[in-house]
Amino acid sequence: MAMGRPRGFDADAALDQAMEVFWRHGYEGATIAQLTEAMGINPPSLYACFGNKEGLLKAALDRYTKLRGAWMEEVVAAPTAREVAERMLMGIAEKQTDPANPPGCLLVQGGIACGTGSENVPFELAARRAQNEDQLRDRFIRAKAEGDLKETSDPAALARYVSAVAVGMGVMASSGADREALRQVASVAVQAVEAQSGRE
Amino acid sequence: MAMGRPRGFDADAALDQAMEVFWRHGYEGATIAQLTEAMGINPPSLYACFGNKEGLLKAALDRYTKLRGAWMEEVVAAPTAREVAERMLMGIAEKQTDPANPPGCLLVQGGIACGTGSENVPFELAARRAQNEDQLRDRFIRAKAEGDLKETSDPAALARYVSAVAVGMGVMASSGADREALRQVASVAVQAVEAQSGRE
DNA sequence: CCACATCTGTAGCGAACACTACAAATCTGG
DNA sequence: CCAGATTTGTAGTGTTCGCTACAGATGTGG
Repeated sequence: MAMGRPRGFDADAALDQAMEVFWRHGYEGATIAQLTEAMGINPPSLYACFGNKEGLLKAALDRYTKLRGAWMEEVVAAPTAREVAERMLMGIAEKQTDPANPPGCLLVQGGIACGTGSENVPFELAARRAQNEDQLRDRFIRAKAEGDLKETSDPAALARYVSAVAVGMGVMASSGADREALRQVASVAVQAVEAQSGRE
Repeated sequence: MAMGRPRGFDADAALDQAMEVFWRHGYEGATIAQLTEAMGINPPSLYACFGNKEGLLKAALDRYTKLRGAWMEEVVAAPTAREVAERMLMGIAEKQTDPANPPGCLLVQGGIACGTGSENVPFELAARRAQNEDQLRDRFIRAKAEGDLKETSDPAALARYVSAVAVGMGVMASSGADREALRQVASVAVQAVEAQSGRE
C-alpha cells in the first residue's frame, strides 16, 4: 500500500525551536514565518505535521511539560514540604534565568491574554500550570498526613501559593530580573511554607 | 488665532474603555477596530489624540497607575510591614476578581511577551510594576528603621517578593481563579512577611 | 520498473492588520 | 460673517498575517 515519501526533518528538534519562538514572543507575537525559519522547514511541512498554529503550540507545550516532568518529580521527591517548596522555587530561579532558554516560563510567556480567535490559548496554558499545582497539592496532602504540615494548614492553598510565586518569578525573569533577585524572592517565599510546617 | 473644532469626546472616558480592551486582550490581541468601537470614536480621532497604538497604550497605562496610585497610598499607610503586605495582597484579591473590570491586572495582561516591533511594550509594563515595587521597598525600609522588621531582613527582597506574589495572583485571576482562592494565596503569602517581622 | 502515497518548495491566496488622505463639519478671533 | 484652525466620518492605503493549491520529489509495495 505504499508508505509515501518520509519526513525530511526531526519533529522533536523542530518543536524545540518552535518552543523557543513562542517562549520569546508569545503565541500571537510569533509569526509563521519566524516559526518555519527557526524550525528549518517550510509552511506546508508545518501544517502537514501539526495542523495549524495552535496545534503547533499545543505540541510545543506537550514537549515542554514532558521535559519538565522529570524535574518536577525530583521536586516532589524532597523529604519535607518545606524542601519541596525550596527545591521548586530555587530551581525555578535557576531555570528561568538560564541563558540557554528565553527568560521566564513558556507557560506564562506563551500568552496570558489573547485576541479574538485565540481565546483558548490562555486556557491551554492555564491547564498546564494547573497540572504542576496538582502535583504540588498531592505532595502537600501527603506531607500533612505525615505530620510534616500543621493540622490547620490547607495543602491546596499552599500549592496555589507556591504556584503563584512561581508564576510571579517567571514574569519578573522575563522583564530582566537576574538570578540573585529571583533567589531572594524564593528564599522569602519559602518562609511562608516553613511557617506552616511542624507537628502542631 | 482661531482654536479649531473642539474634540467631540472625553479623552479620559475613552481611555477607560481602551484600558478595558487592552486588559482583556493584551496589546497585540487588541485591534484598532475593537479599540475605536469601545471608545466610541473613529480611527482618525484616535490617532490625532494618542499618536498611535502604542501611544494609546501608554496613555491607558498612565491612567491606570494614576487611578491605582490613591489605593497604593492607602496600602503603604498601614502601620506595620505585615499589615502593608496584608492590605496589598488582600486588596489585590478583591480588585482582580472585581466583575467591574476584566480579571487580573492590566500591568500583566497588557503583554508579557510581544512580537517583533512591539518589544518595548513588555518593558513599559515592567517599568510601571517597578514603581509599585519601589513604593513597597521604601515602606519596608522605613519599617526596618522603625524596628518593625528584623535586622536580618532585606526590605528590597521583601518588596520584590510581595510584588511577585501580586503578579502571580493576577495571572491566576485571569485564568479563572475565584476570589476565595486568591484570598488563600494572600493569606499564606503574608506569613512570610510575618516571619520577617519583630524586633530581633 | 511501475502505481501509489506522502512529503517538500514555490508561489500566492483572501482576510485582517495598523494607519491615513481627504473633504465636510465645527469651532475661535477679528 | 468671514478666515484660519482643528476635528470628524468615509473610505480607503500598503503590508503582513495564517494558511494552502499545485506540481515536483522521494519513498514503499507489487
